[in-house]
Amino acid sequence: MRPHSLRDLKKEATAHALAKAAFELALEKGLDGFVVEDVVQRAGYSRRTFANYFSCKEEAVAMIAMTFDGNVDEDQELHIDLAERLSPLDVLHRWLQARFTADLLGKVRELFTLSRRHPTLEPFILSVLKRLQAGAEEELRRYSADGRDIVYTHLLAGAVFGAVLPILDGTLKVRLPGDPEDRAPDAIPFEQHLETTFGYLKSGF
Amino acid sequence: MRPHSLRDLKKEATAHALAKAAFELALEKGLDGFVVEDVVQRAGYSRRTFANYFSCKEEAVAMIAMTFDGNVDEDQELHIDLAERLSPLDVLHRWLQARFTADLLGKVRELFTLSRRHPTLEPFILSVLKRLQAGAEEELRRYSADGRDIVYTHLLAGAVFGAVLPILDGTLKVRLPGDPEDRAPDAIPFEQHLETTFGYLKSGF
DNA sequence: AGGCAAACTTGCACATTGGGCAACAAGTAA
DNA sequence: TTACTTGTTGCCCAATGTGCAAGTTTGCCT
Repeated sequence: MRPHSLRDLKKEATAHALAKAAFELALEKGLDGFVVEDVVQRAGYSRRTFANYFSCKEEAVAMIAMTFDGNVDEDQELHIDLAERLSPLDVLHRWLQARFTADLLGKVRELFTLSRRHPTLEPFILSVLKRLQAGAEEELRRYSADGRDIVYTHLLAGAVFGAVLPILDGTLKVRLPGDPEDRAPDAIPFEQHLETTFGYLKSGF
Repeated sequence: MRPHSLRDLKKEATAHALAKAAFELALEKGLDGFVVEDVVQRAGYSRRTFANYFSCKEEAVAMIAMTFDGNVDEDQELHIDLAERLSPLDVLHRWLQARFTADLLGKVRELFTLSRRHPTLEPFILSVLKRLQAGAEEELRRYSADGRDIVYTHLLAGAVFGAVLPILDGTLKVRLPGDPEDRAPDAIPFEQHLETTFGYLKSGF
């Protein structure tokens, strides 16, 4: 998607490097166990550059959920056959299936765990989720017949991604020592959770 | 809701006073036209106390959407007749109707406008929305027959509140000078937007 | 009522942070 | 190549976040 000039690639690379370093440090030392200086040293950039990309540690840490692991430049296209004439709902379903790989789910689990101890992280996690939603919407518009009904698409994406957080809660069941045991059933696989959720969305709650 | 001891009331009052001062200053001078010191001077507290309640200006500004105007202590109860046996969906519908008064919508409009110029505000707006969602869920559980199916409630609330943001977009149509004109229809009243949205949620997208 | 315990507020100190500015370097287009 | 745009960095300083300890208010129990 998007321009993807060499310049943009390098920008993505630096952002990814910084986010990765921040995320790793957060896992190793905890959110307040390191400072921005540590991040930029690990990533090989200056403190000033960090500020050009992120407004604070938290934002960088959360951003890890938006970046891909290995080859950064590999386009994560959906590759849906237009002839299938999928409904917008099904497109989003596939989009979520494709994006939320085991790798991403792992990262999200770490993020959620961190977020429990450090509530300041939560707003930025939500913000990242919203960016994912925006990306999905953009892609969805590419598969929809015509550009009309942007409002419907927008609404649909909102409802779907609003459900993603509860789905992740149910999938990951992040728990800290000292948390109360609940009587709810155990963690449910993401795929299965998606199934039932899209069932509700398709035929009504 | 909740304890509401005298202590809690005072805490809410200080939080509200600080948030209000921050919000007003943001409207008057823009998000970066004032500092925390200005906020606490207006509200009559110390800088240290501000830090006890909020982690940054942005958080305080966004928080205004959670507080009520006049009488802070007036409980914003829903007052739903249990005999009505409303579906969870309808309870949330009423909850949104009751909470999103013209006053709140006005505040939200200002917040969205600020957020356009200062993206750092966005994560905290999302965070506030999630708090509202948590409150609604809590209240919903009070009206639901039994405590089971917490997962369903959680999922439902997620989908509903996920749709709230697009609804607000459609309702408020926040625009800055220099924004591109779009060909989408004009702003739609909140009530009406809710109607159609809950229609989708009830009978499927 | 009296008094103890819990917890909110504040000042202080200090490391950390954000961001304007200007110089330099790297990518882009002609 | 040359000119232009844009990312990176250092410098600098106002602003911020937070632990700690003292002072004050609230809650609760006898």
